[in-house]
Amino acid sequence: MSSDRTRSAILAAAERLYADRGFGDVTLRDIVAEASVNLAAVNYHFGSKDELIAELFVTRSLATNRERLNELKTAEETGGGRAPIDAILRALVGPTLRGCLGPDREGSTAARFMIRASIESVPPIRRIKNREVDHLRKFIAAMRRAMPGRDDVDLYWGLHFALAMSHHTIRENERLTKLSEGKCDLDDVQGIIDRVVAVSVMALTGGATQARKPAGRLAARGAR
Amino acid sequence: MSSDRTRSAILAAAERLYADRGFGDVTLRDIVAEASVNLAAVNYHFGSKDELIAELFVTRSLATNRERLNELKTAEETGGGRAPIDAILRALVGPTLRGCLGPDREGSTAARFMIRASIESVPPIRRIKNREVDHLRKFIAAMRRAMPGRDDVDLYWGLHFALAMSHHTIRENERLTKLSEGKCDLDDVQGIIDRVVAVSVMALTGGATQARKPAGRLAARGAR
DNA sequence: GATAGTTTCATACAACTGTTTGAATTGCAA
DNA sequence: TTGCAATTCAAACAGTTGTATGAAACTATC
Repeated sequence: MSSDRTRSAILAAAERLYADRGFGDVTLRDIVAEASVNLAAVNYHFGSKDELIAELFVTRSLATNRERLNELKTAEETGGGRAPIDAILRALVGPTLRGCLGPDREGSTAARFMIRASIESVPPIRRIKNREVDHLRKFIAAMRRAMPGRDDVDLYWGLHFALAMSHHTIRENERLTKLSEGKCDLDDVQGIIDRVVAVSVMALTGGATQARKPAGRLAARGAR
Repeated sequence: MSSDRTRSAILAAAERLYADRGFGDVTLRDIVAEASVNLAAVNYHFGSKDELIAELFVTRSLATNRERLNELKTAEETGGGRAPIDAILRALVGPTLRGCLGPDREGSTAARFMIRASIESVPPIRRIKNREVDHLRKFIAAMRRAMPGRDDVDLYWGLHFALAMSHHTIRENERLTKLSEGKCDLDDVQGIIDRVVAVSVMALTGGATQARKPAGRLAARGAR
C-alpha cells in the first residue's frame, strides 16, 4: 500500500512513452528516468518488463470489454432479450473506436497507447489478445439470437469483418487521412461507428444469403 | 555478379527465418548460420540489417502491386476504359489474399513472410508501406470512373474497408479459424475474395448514399 | 602469372539490454 | 526506541546485438 506511488508512476511513464515512441525503442531505463524511480523498481513491482506491458494492456483491454458487454446487455434488455443486429455490432465496435479515435486521440495517452498496441504486436500483448476469443463468442451468441436461421459461418465472417473495419481504421487512421487528403474526418467517431455498423449489417443481411455461394451474381464477374 | 550465391542465400535464409519466427527474435547471426555464410556478408551485401529486411519486403510488395495493376488494367480494357466497381476491388484485394492465404499458406515461405510483415510492424517495412499511398490513388481514380457522381469520401471509405477486410483476414486468419472452430475455411481463397468484394461493393453502393448521413436509418438506432 | 578488384573470413568492438544483488533506507508496529 | 518488513538504491552482471576492421582468399584481366 505504501509504495503505490512508485508503482503508478512507472505505469504512467511507461504508458506515455510506449504511446509516443512504440514498444520497439523504449527501454526500462527510459521508463524509470521518466518516472524518476530506480531501475530495479520495475522488476521489484512487476517482476519483468513483459509483465509491466501486460498489466498496462490488460487494464485498458478489460475496460473496453466491460464497456462492450454493458452495451450489449443494455441492448438485449431493451429488446426483451433479443437485441437487433445493428445494436449488437454497435456494442462490439463502439467502445474500441471511441477509445482510440476522436478529437483527443492525439491528447489521450490511453488512446495513443491502445493504437500503438494495435499496430505493434509484442509478445505479452499477443498472448492477451489470444484470450479474447471467449469474449467474442458472447457476441456470436447474441448475433445468433438476433438472426436465427442464419448460417453460423456468415455470423463469424460478419463479426470478423466488423472487427476488421474497426481495427484497421484505428491502425491506419493516419494513412487514411493522408490518402483522402483530410477528406475523411477521423475525429467524427460517431460517423465512423455508423459507417462500420452499416456495412457490417449489410454484410450480414445483404446479398450473401447462402453460405455456399457467399458473393452472389455480382462478385462472380471480374478479373481472373 | 560472381557472389550472387551468397546474396541470395542470405535473402532466402532471412525470409525463411523471419517467416517462421518473426522479426523480433531472429538475429543476423541466426540468418548467416542458416545461410552458411559469414556474419560480415550481410553488411557487405546489404549495408545493414534494415536494408536487408527492406529488400525482402520491397521485392514481394512490388510483385503484388504489379499484379494488382495488371488486373486493374485488364478489367478496364475489358470494360472499354471503365471497369465495373467489383472488378476494381477484385484487382485490389485479390493478389494480396491469393499471395498470403490458400492451402499452401503454411508451405509457402513468401506467403508466411508477408503474413508476418502484416502482423509485426518493423521500421523498414513501415517506411515502405507509407509509400503505398500513391499506388492506392490509382485505384481511387478507377473507382471514380466506375462510380461518377459518388462522393470522394465514400470512395475512400470503401477502399479503406476493402483493405481492412483483406488485411485483417490475413493477419487474424488463425484467430478466425479458432473462433469459428474451423467452420470458416481459410483455404478457400476464392470464396474469401468473393466475400470481401461483395461486402465492399455493398459498402460503396448500398444504403449509405449521402456523404453527410453515411449510416442511414438503420445505424441510427442502438446503444448510446 | 602478376595485378587489381571483389568477396570472404575470424575477430573485435562498443553499446545496450533486462535482470540480479546486497546493502541502505524507510515506514510501521510493539 | 527497538525490531522487522517493505521498499529503494547504486552497482554490477551476463548476455546479446548490429557493425567495423583488416587480413586472407578468390576471380578475372592483361
